Amino acid sequence: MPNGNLELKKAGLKVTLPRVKILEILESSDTRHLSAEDVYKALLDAGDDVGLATVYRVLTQFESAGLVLRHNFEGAHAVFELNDDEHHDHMVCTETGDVIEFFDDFIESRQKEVASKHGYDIVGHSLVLYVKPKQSS
Amino acid sequence: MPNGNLELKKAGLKVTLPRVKILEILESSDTRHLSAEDVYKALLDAGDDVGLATVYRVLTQFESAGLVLRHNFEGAHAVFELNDDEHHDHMVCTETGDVIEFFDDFIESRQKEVASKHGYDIVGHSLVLYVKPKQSS
DNA sequence: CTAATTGCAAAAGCTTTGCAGCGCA
DNA sequence: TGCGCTGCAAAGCTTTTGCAATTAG
Repeated sequence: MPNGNLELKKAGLKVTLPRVKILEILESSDTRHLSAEDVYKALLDAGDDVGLATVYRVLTQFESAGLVLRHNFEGAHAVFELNDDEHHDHMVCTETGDVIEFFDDFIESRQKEVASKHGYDIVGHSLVLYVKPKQSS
Repeated sequence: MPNGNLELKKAGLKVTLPRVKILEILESSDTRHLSAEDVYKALLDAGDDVGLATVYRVLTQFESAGLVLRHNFEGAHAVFELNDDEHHDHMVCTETGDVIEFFDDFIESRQKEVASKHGYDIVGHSLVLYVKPKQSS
């Protein structure tokens, strides 16, 4: 019995075929950040007949359950990634679309300080650096 | 002749009524961050008959011209703010919806370092802290 | 006068929802 | 068996676009 099923049960979700398949795709994809459409296409490619609406529903449920994280990089559609419980931020290459993850303790703590200075506690944050390959010229 | 007109001309945009009105609304609003819909309603309230499509077009042109900045706070619609050429990031209160602007030199330079470490130059960045009032309890 | 701009309505994307039928526990 | 889940199609939202009429310079 695959380990993903445990997480589903723990989240109070029935272990159904669509949910298991979607979890598998998120786990096995070599691209870590996938849109609902990406997942949907991957399902079709794998010969699994799951509706796009279900993909959205399942991803949203996964998000509520803390299994995945949803990001809204610049405007367009949302992307989802498996939540490995290790917080990180993102760098998006504006030329290739590549997504690089990074974590910086200094920035993290500084954020807390800034919020605190204004009388707030941080509930969450979103930091995305839009970058381009360094010009060696 | 209002000063905003200069900026329009400088941007190569004809000084039309919709554009002037929209600029005025952005300048005079006590809420600094407005959605297209907000601007549209403000126009109607002011008795100006401008189409929503025009609001979007104008705001997009303003963005291209560097007159305004567009932000995509959590999911929903985009919000626009006048570009005062002083970069800052945002804190959004999850309870009141308040938007607080802040700037932190250390975070800024640290971002550059992180990008550089990965072989990139920063083109832009988006940092939003989602916060809630500090519990004094 | 001429090209830019606007308004309206329609279209486009992404995402959500209603509902009848299907499937897990 | 029963309630949750799924698929399909339709609806919802924000934003964009086509086009004829209007307007700034």
